[in-house]
Amino acid sequence: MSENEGIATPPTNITQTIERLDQMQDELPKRLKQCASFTRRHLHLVAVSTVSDMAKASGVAPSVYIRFCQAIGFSGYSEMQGLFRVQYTSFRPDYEQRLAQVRPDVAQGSGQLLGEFAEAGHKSLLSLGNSVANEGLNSVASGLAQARILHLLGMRRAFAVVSNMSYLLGKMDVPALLHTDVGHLDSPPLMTPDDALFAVTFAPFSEDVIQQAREAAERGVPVYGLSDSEKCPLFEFAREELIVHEHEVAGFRALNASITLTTALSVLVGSQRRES
Amino acid sequence: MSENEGIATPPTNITQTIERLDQMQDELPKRLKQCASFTRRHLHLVAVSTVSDMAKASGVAPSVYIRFCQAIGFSGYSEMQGLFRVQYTSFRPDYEQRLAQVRPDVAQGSGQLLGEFAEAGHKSLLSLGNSVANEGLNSVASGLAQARILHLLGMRRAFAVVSNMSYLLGKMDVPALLHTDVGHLDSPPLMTPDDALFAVTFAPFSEDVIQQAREAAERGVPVYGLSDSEKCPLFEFAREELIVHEHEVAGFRALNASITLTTALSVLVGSQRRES
DNA sequence: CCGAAAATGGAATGAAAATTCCATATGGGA
DNA sequence: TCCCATATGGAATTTTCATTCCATTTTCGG
Repeated sequence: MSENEGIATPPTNITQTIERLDQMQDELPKRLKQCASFTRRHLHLVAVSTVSDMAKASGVAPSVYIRFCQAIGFSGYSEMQGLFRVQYTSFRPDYEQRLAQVRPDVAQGSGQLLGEFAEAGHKSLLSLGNSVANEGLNSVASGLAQARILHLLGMRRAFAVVSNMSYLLGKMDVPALLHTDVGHLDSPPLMTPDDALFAVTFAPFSEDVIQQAREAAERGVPVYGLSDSEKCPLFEFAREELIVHEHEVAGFRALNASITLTTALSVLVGSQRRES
Repeated sequence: MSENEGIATPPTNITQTIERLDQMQDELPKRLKQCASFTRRHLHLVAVSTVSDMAKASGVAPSVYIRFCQAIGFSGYSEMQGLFRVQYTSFRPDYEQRLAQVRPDVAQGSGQLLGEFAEAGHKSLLSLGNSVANEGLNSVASGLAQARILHLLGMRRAFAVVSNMSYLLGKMDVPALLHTDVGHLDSPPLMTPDDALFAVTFAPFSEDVIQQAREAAERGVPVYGLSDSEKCPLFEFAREELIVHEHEVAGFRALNASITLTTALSVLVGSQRRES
């Protein structure tokens, strides 16, 4: 028995975990600080790695990494890993119970709801780090950077995404055209094979967007896509496609992963163009 | 040479795995087909689940699930899981070395840049939870919910924010009007004191937005604001104002906190209106 | 309806991982 | 400089997991 200086209560969600990580950063001994630092920047690895993996990557011994988990407030690595795995496994009986605690759902308190969306945002950003799609980010960026004019297409929920891109690209002097009104797009001279089209659509997919993109592709315009599902029809004709997954709260999704990905993409396009 | 009914070579990537799954679907015995069917629909679970998890979820015994993995061509579950984990990690032993270098510099590698934005996103969401402004979220929501028509105003970086709100509110049958073109706004009959204006502007503040909002306020229209600074001129005449802080990467800001806050706000407005 | 071949599930085994323990190293204060 | 408290890493232990084995059941051809 002794003074457990550590906090007794384990974090119950990702948000709390990150907070505690940041907050303890300063008061930890050297090796544990290494763990905190690495983990903070590679949260998405926890769900799919073993202690020795994380320890090695942090540059410490496995036992040290476990001590780190305990310093954070968990009973050990397994408990911490469990927290990060829940987001992938919400349907399983064992996990459903935990999930129920984390998510006393629906729009009651406002702070409550905001917290839920923030948590969902964290998760979305985590799976963004995990996504296979990211590997293609560079090649999509160079594809878009070569375009004479970059056409942006997206409706409903996706419209915010492309309008944000439009703003960023404009700020970096990349010639980009945001197609706000479907219909005036298909005037033939507007898009040429020298251009590129970046189309965004989430399930259930917008017929208009698909249609416009398909016609562009048939006309020889390189089409790149962003979606939240592999079943997206854009896949049929797009050069490359990025995929993001947004977690939802009470049936609503924010745009954290999408906006973050496309912001990074826009900056990449901007910097690649500047180099040439 | 010999007659192993199973295919000798294991799939080397996810695509191959899926193909083989689909292709074998018909020629498998009942229980194994169950495994194939469930796994096909929940591929993402493999990386973070144990055999017994997958077996239970598929409705079979663990040993059966392993036999299923072998039928696909893997040596066992571990090998199959390894394939799925690699997709998530891109995990290299020499990680911590790179890490030290990468941290300070900016827009070089693409995955790195995305990681930086994800990191900034986490921070933004954290400060969102901490911010004082959020306490006012409920009262802003009820203010907006009482409006006959909810006018949305935002330009540049803020435009994506209000257009997202416009979509969400529309989806919930809240009468909202997105002002895309400044200038046609100030036709007097368009906004009345029965309405409300939600204006978004980030530093450096858009003159147009401030001006429009001020005129609306002088005409008796309740104005609510969202900004990233307390120095925002909207403060001078807005009923209430929300504040978010977005972390930046290489001079660029994503919209994680803003989008998350306004998404929550929109849902609140929608649910409050439904109650009356 | 019978028998052989295949399929299935539970128990036994072996491997790997998480966690604890302990001897050694390190750093800060007297 | 010495001493004590704390930190650290490797070895030992325990737990969990993957895999194999085998008895039982099911299926299908005759």
